[in-house]
Amino acid sequence: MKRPQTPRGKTGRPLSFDRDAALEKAMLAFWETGYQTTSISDLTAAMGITAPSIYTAFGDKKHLFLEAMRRYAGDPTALEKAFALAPSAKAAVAKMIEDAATLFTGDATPKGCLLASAAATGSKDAADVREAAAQERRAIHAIIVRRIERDIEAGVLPPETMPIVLADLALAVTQGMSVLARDGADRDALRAVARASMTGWPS
Amino acid sequence: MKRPQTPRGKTGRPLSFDRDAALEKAMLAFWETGYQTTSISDLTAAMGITAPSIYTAFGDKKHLFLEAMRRYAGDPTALEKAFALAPSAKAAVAKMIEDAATLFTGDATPKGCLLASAAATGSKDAADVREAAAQERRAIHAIIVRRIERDIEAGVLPPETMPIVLADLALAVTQGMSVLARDGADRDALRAVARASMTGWPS
DNA sequence: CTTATTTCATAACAATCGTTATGAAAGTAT
DNA sequence: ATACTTTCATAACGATTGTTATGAAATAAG
Repeated sequence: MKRPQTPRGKTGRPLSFDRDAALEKAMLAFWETGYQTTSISDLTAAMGITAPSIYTAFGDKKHLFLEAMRRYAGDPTALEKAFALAPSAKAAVAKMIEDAATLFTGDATPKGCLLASAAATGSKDAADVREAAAQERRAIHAIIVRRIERDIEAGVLPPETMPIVLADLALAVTQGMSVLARDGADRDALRAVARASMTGWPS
Repeated sequence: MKRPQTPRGKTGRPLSFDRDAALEKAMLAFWETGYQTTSISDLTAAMGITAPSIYTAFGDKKHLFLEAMRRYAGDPTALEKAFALAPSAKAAVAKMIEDAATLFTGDATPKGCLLASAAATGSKDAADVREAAAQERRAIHAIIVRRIERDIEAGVLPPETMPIVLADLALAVTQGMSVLARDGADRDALRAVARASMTGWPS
């Protein structure tokens, strides 16, 4: 009886590298140079392992990127929880955008947002990768919308508040800050943009 | 006596294709799939000419992209003039962002902004292409800043107005709308974002 | 120890990348 | 007409792309 599914660790030669550390290096490489424009050769250099090791550990390049992107985006329930615990929708969104401003200008990481940069364009066969990035954004969008609706129902925000528009604006500012960061804008400049983008909210 | 410089049209076999039309097709292709991820093979298909024709007419791929990008961005003095003639800095920026919302959701063109999408990432040897896109953005930024400063000096805007922050915000919203458009947002959604992004301005 | 299983390093795969020789074809200039 | 210049289509260039065949090496199970 052969086992078609991989036991992955039960038996056989063990992995000679730290899978999690290698994934982080791959994430940084994709973050820096994008999905399609980061070659397997670039990845082997960044991750410190050979090409066959990448394929046995992560599948193909597409799966490696998707896993790296999920690692970048983090646990979606964490953002949901942060929004739930925030004192208001406005405070939650303000913190999200200011955190993005900090993240996009880190010294130890590439500038900008991996979601915004790495899959901005690409050929036909990268369409599902772009769709996956869009899906991450839609998840964030939905969390923002729900939090705003909660504040409207609670009377914290006026009933004429438009949740979808404000969520769109928050997302646009965030992804736009990624472009500014890539162009060389520093952290203070991005934080100022983040604060300025919130002045339109009802208090 | 040999002429090292090309007379380009004085003599020899004439071009068999419309150079301007071919450039527009190239621009649309780069707009859709980006600089590095649009291959010469893609371009020959889109432009309807062979690879050697591309190289004799436009130089290499990099020069073709730069020319296509300049064609997309349009005459920089035109934006300068539009801002000078606008009734106010706020009106000028509002129109610029709403025009972008319209451009990014055209039916006959790819979604989003060529400047934002086509050179978001890329390998080392595409750094000058990214820098050229950044330069276009800096030019727009400078125009916005100068127009705001004019309104401050004229007393139209309060003296505490921060021109650079407002210009950064306008640029961030614009480039961010490109991401929304790529994700499938329609024209009305983008226009709503454009209007919402202006509510923070002093009236 | 033997067998089974998995990863290892090396090397190669076909396909595509951007770019360019090559010589015929199509024009202008003398 | 002859000479000159430039573009044409075809075909190929070396390099790199993502991916995998190969067999040795390393571990666990029997």
